[in-house]
Amino acid sequence: MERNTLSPATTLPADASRMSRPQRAAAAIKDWVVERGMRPGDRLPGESELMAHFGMAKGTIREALRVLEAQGLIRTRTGPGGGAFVNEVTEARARALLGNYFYFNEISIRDIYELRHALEPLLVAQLAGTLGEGQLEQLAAVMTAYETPPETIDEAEQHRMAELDFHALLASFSENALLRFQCRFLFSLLKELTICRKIYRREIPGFRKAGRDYQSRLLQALREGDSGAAKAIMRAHLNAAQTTMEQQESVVLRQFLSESEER
Amino acid sequence: MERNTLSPATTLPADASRMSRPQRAAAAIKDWVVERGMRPGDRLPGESELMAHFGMAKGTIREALRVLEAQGLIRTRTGPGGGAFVNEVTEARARALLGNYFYFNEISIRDIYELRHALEPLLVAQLAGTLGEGQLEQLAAVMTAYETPPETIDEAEQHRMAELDFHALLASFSENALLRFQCRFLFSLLKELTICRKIYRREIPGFRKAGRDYQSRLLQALREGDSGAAKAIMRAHLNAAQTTMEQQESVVLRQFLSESEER
DNA sequence: AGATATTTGTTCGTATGTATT
DNA sequence: TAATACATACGAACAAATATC
Repeated sequence: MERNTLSPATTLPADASRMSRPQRAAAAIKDWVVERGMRPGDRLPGESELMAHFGMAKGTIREALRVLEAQGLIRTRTGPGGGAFVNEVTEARARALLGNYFYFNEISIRDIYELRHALEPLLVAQLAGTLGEGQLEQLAAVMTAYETPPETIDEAEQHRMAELDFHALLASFSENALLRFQCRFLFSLLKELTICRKIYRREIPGFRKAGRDYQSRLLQALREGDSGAAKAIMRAHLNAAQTTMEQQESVVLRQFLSESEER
Repeated sequence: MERNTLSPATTLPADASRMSRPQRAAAAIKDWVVERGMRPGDRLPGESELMAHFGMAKGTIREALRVLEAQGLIRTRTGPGGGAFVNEVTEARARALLGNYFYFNEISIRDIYELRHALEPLLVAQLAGTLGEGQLEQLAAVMTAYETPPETIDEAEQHRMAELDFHALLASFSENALLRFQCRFLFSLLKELTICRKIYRREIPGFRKAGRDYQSRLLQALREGDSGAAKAIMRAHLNAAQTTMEQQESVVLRQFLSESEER
């Protein structure tokens, strides 16, 4: 059974005419690797061989390899037996690269929660009844991180991060790689967006406890294989969280505006 | 109002210790750009200045710039007034980079349609009543590409691509950048996955006409601002399409298996 | 149209670092 | 410890592209 699901050439823009030489070289090496059906861990030819094969100087080849490295497609090691090796793109790197795109595309809390509403109820409905005891325990273990009320702002922030970890862990259990990634990307946004970071450092009475309650009930439904209940609990949880987050968002924005006026 | 929604440093792995020099340089340049709040179009210092500033040789700096170029964050021009310029990451590049991740994570037609079911009904429900006449006309224009039955296999394939373009165009009208991207990424997968490409080159009686009917009714609902109807039509459309695609998938796979046995 | 200045792009030679044997 | 095989880094020179006059 063939494992390469994507066609080779189409993975990059490929407007060959106005690409710089190193970029072309990177594309060429990539295609060369794909054609050969090389798998993660396989070693690419050394720099000198690549120079000979593609008729380009060392510097150009090196720049090409760096391009592939930046995309997460290869890693290189020095020393004997070293060289460039095919590398499986990690989820973390994929998230980071995609994050660059949204650096320029303003997104709001509402945008994120719209997606959460669309994806997470589906996620838990699928997961209900399929999780092993070990997985359920992992989820419970994450929840212990915010068992007790936070005593400092820093601790409160950590709790919020751990709550997101709970959702991210849940998503990682999905069989659907697309669903898994898209959910987990949303959580990385919720962790990194500056507006969110500001919100996490505010007191929100009752929020932590309510979240834990939802998650406990969710675990119960997942254990019992009750898809409908899991979906309903998740929906309610998201509604509550979204309301709080959007309220806090407006508070933070007002704060920011009044601070601006003070100058 | 601040425009940078993501925190600077967190956008790349940043395990500085075991990063290569050019990678560190790339990260440093990136942070330097972010700190300065530089916007797309702004010019970075020339290579020689960067060499001086970061105390690295030309080759190293160039490799760093290539890394940033590969991520779509800069573009470079030669000649006087040339140099490296901050660049807005295009959606196409973001899709391509994310595609690399899924090159190693097998995804099925079912996976994709699960996401479509979650996202596209939401999309059209939001869009209902918000589209201008120009946008509705654009959608209708795409539909003319598969107005008449295809006469060759190539033409049939083109029709399928145009149908996907219809959905992609629809998604591009969403105000939600996340929803927009996630939908359009799914369509790029449907265009590029080898299994899909094989399916598109098969005769599927009635499929084209059924698709057009759905889309016509969808346009009507969108024009009338009937969210419920738009959602329902999209759901029905997706159900039908998914059934067909999965049927064809099993046919293609059986074909592939029997071809393997012949050897 | 053509000369020129500026800036990136490419190459080569050499030296250094690093991990294996 | 030493030899090796390989990537890594540097510096200088040259080539190509492109704006401006």
